[in-house]
Amino acid sequence: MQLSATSQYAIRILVYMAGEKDSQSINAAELAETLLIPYKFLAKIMTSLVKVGLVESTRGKEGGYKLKKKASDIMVGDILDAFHESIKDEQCILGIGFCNGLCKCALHDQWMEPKFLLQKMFRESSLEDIAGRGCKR
Amino acid sequence: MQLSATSQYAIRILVYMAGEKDSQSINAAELAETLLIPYKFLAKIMTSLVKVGLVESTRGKEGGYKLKKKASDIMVGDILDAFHESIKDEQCILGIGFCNGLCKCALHDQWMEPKFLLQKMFRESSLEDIAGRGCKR
DNA sequence: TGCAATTACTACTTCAAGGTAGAATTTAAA
DNA sequence: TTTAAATTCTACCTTGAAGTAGTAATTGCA
Repeated sequence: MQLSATSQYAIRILVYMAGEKDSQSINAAELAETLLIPYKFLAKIMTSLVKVGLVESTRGKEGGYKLKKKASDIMVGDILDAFHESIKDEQCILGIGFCNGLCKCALHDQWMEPKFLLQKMFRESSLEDIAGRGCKR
Repeated sequence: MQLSATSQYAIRILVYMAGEKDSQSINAAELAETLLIPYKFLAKIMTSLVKVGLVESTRGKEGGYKLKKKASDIMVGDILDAFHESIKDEQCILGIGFCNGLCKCALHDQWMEPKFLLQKMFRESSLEDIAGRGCKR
């Protein structure tokens, strides 16, 4: 019951970028070193974030990455979406395909409330909201 | 953000067993067929459940499995514990080792409430509570 | 006793996630 | 124009979860 390493890394990366001075780009090597994420793996994640439109990149000397939107406009849920890991309404906690009001799994009712709060957390937490908290990791 | 297939199967198996007539043992082949779980994989899971003391087995002809405790005394959390997948208080949603009150991750505060509800759901749902709901899957 | 039915054990295969390596491409600046 | 610094692409390796196969051990019953 946890997020994939990829999603965890992606969130930490974007939170860190949101905490930096605006419109200043940062490169993969620096991110990897600061956040203690394997460089090559981070580079792969960054490419995904660029493709999905959360980050923009410039190649070559003096290149790097920048957020493509305001930190207040990027939600944690958007990041999870990029890796198909956000929680859908129809997600069944016991992995049953056809778990809905009609034919539901044994934990269906109990799962409703925690699921709703998880969705709410992901949907309503923007990078701006959460950057600057904690220890910049 | 979901339970492992192993845990999902284990919960469904025990819920089904709790819904059957008491003190009547059921065998692996029947469970696998009813619950649409690969037989050999189910057998492996059953062995784990026996080892951890949630189920008792008898081998040989007329053998099979029975719950080792009353359905009201087996919590979903106990099952997750068996596969080291229950949610610990110190579990950080961003996977940071040292995420606590002193040095916390960006989502630490937002994660508290959904985490608490998940723990509560697992801790307080007994097999008796949830068996008989839904469609016996 | 012998047989059939059952769980338990050991070892293997498959698949996806996590992670690595190296070369190609792009760009700014000397 | 050359070079160095950066991203991007392709391909691979590693690890753990999911799933399979075969055999050994156990047990009730004819």
